[in-house]
Amino acid sequence: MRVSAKADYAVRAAAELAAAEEGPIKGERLADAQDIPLQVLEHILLELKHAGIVRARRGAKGGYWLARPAEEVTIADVVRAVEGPIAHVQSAPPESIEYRGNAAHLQEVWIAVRASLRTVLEHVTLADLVSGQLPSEVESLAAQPDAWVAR
Amino acid sequence: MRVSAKADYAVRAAAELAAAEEGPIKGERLADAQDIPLQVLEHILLELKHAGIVRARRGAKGGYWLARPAEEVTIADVVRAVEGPIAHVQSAPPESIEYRGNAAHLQEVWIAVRASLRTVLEHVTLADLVSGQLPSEVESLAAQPDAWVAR
DNA sequence: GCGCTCCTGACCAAAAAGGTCAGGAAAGTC
DNA sequence: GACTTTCCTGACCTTTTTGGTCAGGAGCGC
Repeated sequence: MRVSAKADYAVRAAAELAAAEEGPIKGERLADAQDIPLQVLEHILLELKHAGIVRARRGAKGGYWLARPAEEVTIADVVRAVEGPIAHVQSAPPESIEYRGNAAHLQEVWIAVRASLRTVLEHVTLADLVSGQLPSEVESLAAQPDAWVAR
Repeated sequence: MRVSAKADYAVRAAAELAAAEEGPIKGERLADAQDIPLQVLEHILLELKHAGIVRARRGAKGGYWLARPAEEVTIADVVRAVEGPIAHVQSAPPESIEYRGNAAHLQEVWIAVRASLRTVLEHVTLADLVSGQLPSEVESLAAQPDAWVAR
């Protein structure tokens, strides 16, 4: 249940692209802005490109930009592009697992876990992230003082 | 963002203990009931014991049982015992991370992610799991047909 | 043609995941 | 007290993942 460096990097780079006023942004500038090793970032951007989230052009004046408007790209899109499906259990999607005995209802719990992750990740767009105007459900989750303490 | 085999095993074994009518249950019986490799399960039960979730006795008539009533042990307790903190980002708790530039608000998003996981994992007890009577918030997440389809 | 920037695969070390092996230590039974 | 049962623990193993580096090729613009 952890967020990998790769996913974190990918979202941060996407946020920078979402905020870009004009023209392609060089990988190096993204790496500097977010303190990400350039060569790592290049691999990530390549995956984002293969997933259809960003576009790129080489050469002078080249760089990366979002393939779609920032309002239409969610954090879930970005995370899935680099990490694969969200909330798999033992590398299988929760809807495909059958539990026995007294754990029979565990499937519903993992489904609920995935659904709750989705309510956050699929509802926050890159535009929301850049502006800081998160959707109200997400805002209210983050607003609870409890949410900020470790357990 | 995936659930490891270990966490899945731990919750399933805990569910079996929660359902036990009386006396200590042997590791072997738990392993059989949930189809878990015995030696793997023994390591997991040891961790659960160190976390104060189960107790154990050796010898004939020995076995494992819950240290507290099943109504007072949440799935979050069990998962944390074997996987460590929920929803860490790059191995650090989200409240300790500072983001720069256009990713500044990403911290709030990860906080919200953790909070949403907690609303599920900290509210479902082992007793709920065994009976199938999940808390209403969790039930309604799992009841959405959408929640059952992959993306 | 030349410099710039993306593109790609190979490679690497360290850690985690998932599991097995082997032996020791307590609790009960005869 | 010997013996059996069951938990306890560390060592070990293989495979995959993670996080990162290196080196060279391919397209774009001037």
